[in-house]
Amino acid sequence: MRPPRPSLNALRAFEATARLRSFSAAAEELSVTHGAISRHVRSLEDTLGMRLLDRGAHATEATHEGARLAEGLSSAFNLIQVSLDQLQPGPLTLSCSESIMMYWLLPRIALFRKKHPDVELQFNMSHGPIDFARDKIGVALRLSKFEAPKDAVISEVVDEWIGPVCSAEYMQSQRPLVLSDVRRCRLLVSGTRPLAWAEWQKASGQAPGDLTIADSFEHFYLLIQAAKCGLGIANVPRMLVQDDLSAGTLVAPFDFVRGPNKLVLWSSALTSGKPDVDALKGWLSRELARSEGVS
Amino acid sequence: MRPPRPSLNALRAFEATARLRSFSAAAEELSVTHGAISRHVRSLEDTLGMRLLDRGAHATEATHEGARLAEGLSSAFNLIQVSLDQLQPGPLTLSCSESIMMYWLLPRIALFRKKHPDVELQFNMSHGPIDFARDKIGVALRLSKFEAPKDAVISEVVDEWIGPVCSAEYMQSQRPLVLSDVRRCRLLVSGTRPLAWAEWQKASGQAPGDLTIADSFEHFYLLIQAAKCGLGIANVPRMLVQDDLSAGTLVAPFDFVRGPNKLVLWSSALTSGKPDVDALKGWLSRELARSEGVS
DNA sequence: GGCGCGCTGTGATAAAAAATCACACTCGCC
DNA sequence: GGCGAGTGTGATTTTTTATCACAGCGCGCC
Repeated sequence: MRPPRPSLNALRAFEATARLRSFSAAAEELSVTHGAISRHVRSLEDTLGMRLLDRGAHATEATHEGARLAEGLSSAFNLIQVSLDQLQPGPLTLSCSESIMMYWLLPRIALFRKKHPDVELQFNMSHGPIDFARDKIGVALRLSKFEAPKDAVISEVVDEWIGPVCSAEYMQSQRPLVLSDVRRCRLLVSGTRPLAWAEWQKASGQAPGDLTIADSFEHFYLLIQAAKCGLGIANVPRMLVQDDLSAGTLVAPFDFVRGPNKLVLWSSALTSGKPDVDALKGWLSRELARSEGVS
Repeated sequence: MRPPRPSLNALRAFEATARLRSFSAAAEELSVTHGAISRHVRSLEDTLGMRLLDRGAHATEATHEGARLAEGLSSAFNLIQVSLDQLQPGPLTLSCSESIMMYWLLPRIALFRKKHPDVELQFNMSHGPIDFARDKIGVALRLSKFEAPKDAVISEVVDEWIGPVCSAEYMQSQRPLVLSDVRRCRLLVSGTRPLAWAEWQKASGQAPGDLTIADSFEHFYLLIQAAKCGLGIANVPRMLVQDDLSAGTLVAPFDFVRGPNKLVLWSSALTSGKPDVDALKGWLSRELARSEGVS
């Protein structure tokens, strides 16, 4: 090996020192004395033949070279830590939006628990971008408009079907039988998707008409609740209301159309192969396909 | 720290063993005896409380957990190695296509050498995707249609301007004065961009007409040479022919239009901050902007 | 200005880790 | 059944690493 191979412990000592800007702090982090750190960094500098740290009496700063090295080392040691962490058996965390959690996942999760009683499953409710390592998330369900983290594995992509739903009573009273009838109705939306009606118009091939929104609710679950109570007609993803449609508490006068969004199942590349992760991924894939895969 | 922190040397020993599927091979790679490796791996397995390797008499294979861990560790140790490598002062390699090298970079590079005489610059001629670490490339010039490696920093993006060029004599003999006149000419293309004429038609707002290609050359440099020799009219990026246009050895009867491609300047995130890399990036950025930034 | 405080450097020494050597074992294969 | 390549392990040596204790240094503060 052309450039001599420095000791890994020396590299770790240097990385901590550069990151914490202090020998003493690094010493504490690594549970050794400052002297040990000092020697490590010195040995590393000797091996590489260059100064890596600018020592001041009250401040220690990395040199240009040191900073570049430290950056790479930080990523590397962090990756090592993450690789080790994911080995430890721990609860498996599934992340999805509140609405999906409430209307799709919770009604189905008992089936998964019955099928895999030994998988310790936790939930994380959020819908934005994700960091598998930081948030200790194993599997996540997201809209495809969010960019996948670089270490994500995509297990499943399904189209999201959307359409108007209302209570059977509201349907009776308003009788929206053709598409243009919705103008007469009280249109409800969720604040998380203010353009739901416009997207639906476009997706179902209607001319973009000016629809007046009667009420906006903070979340889908309030929106759906409102629709169930007969407050108006809501435009929602089908997967959130399938159970209500089966139960008859909601009706879908115009059926559903393929919306502009897709739902994606991500998991961390590092955890793929873990039996519990694979079990959850497989189950979610099947359930998603069953719910949304066919019209 | 909840999960005990295993020794880095043990991790490295395990990584090598899993990768090489052999204690002895790992021992050789790390220049120690197989006994040392054996102890390291054993200690790691004890620390983590799980088996990482399936030992056979004539084959050693990682377990599921071991394979997952080894994968992460390999990336991490590789990153460490790369971080160390890029510290060593070495020649800086710039990668670009043969054509850009020949017609744009070579005529200009003397200016850079004069400005930064101490930068040891090498060239790599290729135009596809890139791996900064593997190919030891510091800076690369690429068409934006290629995906950037994950560790790339994008320093500059410029539009590529394209248009027909021919020799002054050919221009005299054929007089292509309006756009549709090109049909009468011998149209030349490069095999690396067979659709150059169609792209140009689209970019300059013409109706897509059926243009018959008279000759196809393997590379842009043969193509340009052919145009200079009066063999026909070639459709090329402006940056490749600027010097010929200035010298009068080529003329551009219809000027140039913004083509569908962009030219991107990439560099490895790990080397950003190195004085020589920054000098080259800055110089290339300025030259690119000067060549292609304005009409 | 001198003094204390927080931080880093270093020699001597102790402790721990790691490597080696040598031999034992295992298993597939001829 | 024995050979050979690959691995496990006890005893020992070698090397690395950490500690302790003290020295030096620079800045701020009284």
